[in-house]
Amino acid sequence: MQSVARLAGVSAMTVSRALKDSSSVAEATRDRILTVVREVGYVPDATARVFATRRSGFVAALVPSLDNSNFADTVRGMTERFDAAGLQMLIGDTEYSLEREEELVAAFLMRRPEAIVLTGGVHSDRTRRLLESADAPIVETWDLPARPLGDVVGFSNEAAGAAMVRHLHAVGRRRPGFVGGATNFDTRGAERRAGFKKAARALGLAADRVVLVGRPPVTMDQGAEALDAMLARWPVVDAIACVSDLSAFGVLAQCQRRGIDVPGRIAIAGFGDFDVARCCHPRLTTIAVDCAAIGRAAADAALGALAARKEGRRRRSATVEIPFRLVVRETA
Amino acid sequence: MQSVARLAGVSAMTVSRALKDSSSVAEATRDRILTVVREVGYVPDATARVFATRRSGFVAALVPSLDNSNFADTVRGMTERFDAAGLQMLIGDTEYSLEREEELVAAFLMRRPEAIVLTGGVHSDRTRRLLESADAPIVETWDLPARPLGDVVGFSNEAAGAAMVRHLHAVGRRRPGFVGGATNFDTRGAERRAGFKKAARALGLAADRVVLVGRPPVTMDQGAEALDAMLARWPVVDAIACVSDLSAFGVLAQCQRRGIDVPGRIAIAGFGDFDVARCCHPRLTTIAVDCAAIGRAAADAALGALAARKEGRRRRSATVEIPFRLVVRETA
DNA sequence: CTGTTAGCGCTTTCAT
DNA sequence: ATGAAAGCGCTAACAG
Repeated sequence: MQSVARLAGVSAMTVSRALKDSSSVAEATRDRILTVVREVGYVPDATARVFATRRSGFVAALVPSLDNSNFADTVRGMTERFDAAGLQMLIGDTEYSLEREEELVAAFLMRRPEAIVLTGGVHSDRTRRLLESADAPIVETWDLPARPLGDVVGFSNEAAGAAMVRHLHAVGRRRPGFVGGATNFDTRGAERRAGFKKAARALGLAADRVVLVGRPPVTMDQGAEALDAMLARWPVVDAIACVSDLSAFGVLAQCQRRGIDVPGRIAIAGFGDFDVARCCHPRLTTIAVDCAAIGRAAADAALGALAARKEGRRRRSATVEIPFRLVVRETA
Repeated sequence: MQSVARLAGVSAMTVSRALKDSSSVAEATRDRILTVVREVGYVPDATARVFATRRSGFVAALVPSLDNSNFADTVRGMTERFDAAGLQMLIGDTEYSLEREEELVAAFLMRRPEAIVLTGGVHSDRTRRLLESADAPIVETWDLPARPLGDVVGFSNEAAGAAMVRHLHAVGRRRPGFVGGATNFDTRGAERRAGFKKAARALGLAADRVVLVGRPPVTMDQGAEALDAMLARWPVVDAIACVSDLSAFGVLAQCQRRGIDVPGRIAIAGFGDFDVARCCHPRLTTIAVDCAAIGRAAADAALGALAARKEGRRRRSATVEIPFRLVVRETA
């Protein structure tokens, strides 16, 4: 910046102002400066700006997986809003692991993010401590945590799980099973399973037909294997609710391979309204959530907290519930 | 850091050393310092460190889409290596757009990344200029660019497209079509299409049966629509090569809906070896690439360039070719 | 093994 | 409308 200033025959301060905004730099001066900037290919150093302004321009966002269109959509929704606010996102992939989440939080905190968006409401103790002392607005998404750390944008995964069984029951199924991943990782999936069991019991149905295939994310192939395991153990099963559309599709494909009629013999319900659910034949019944809306609302909450802070306003953190909806298609 | 130093009864420099490495701090002193650090919950400020060391600790990585398991795997491969090297990734999603790539490059450059990994070898002029003056090692992936900006880790998408037709020809198909996205966005997809046409002509087959469905990423649903368009215009088509497994799956599902036998009446080949290709019924013939290996090799190239630079060694940029392979399954 | 000094590139603040 | 001085939190380089 000094050298740009020298070439333009002004002080560094004037260059800084010319670059930053329109205010208070003579037009001729500004033009001269911008010409020099272009000529020498000067790119301002964001680090120095961070340092001087004590504002990092970063927002940290953690998702369980990037390779999942649900979370990818949420990230896209956030990007839309944070981009417009001039904030850059630091995106981290926790791989459905609380330990990895802790590592990432610790690493990101050093970059002094202005806000932090997390997926889920369950975190390690150290993560909670780090976050609490971080002095940045926090938003938890995709869940309705018992002890929120700040704002919340999500929905009840338990209710979603319950909605699945109730629908299967409504279309006449009396022996539903559930396919999901190992507990202690995907807590949202575990809550959907809990919702399934609770609602099944409430309807007077057996709630023990559960196949757990290992640690999340549960793949399509694992869904296929789960069907075999399910039928080997409980041949009477007449409906299968799955932790996601991916495993649901695996169940469907395996039924087709085995010549099992869907939904005649077995009904299938998934979660997430993934592309594959909309496109496969027969099309999957599923639960749809507006994932991008979760991202946008999470960003808006963070931005709101930041704005309140800047104006010295007090602001209570809030919970925004994003409704899910059952999409009845051809498999159940 | 000053306050930690005060509480531990040492100077800031000693705290810095204790935090950074084992070297040259008395064990008792270090223990005392680390205790204080833990007690007050001190988190070092990475920005100040960047500023003082003139090393950002960032690596920029740009991919066309995060919600695509091929690129997600490449990102995972990179993360593995960069993490181990203590570098944090700034991940950007170009949405298959060269303009968006340019914006992201400009924004990331302000953070002074130590290396930059791009997808593809086609960039806007300004992007090329920005990159060339950036003074950071550059790696281009997923392609074999005509004018590389630095190291390259990829494969020939044209050859992959050609391999698809040749296989369809080998299994007796003489009237193949191609389904892809609009040109000028996904240049890799466009190259696969070019390879398809060239190889078709070389085999004496018609090369004009191409359905373009719009801008990438091409979805499963668009694949389904493309089948209808293809058969409406060229009812004789007996095989369809697709720009990716997602569109290929859409074609397959639509065939099933229309009662068209696959592969009896129509053979299908995809690209990418996505989960859905492995799991669907019948399983998709496709082209597999070790995407995580691309990511690891790209990171290794960047790290190699960085190491050479540090030691003042000269180093010629290199091209690493990651082989693709045809995976013959049930649809072709 | 530990401390001191200087300075990274920019912006804030105050002065002109 | 522009400039000068100070300083953001840390570490390189040197001294002891």
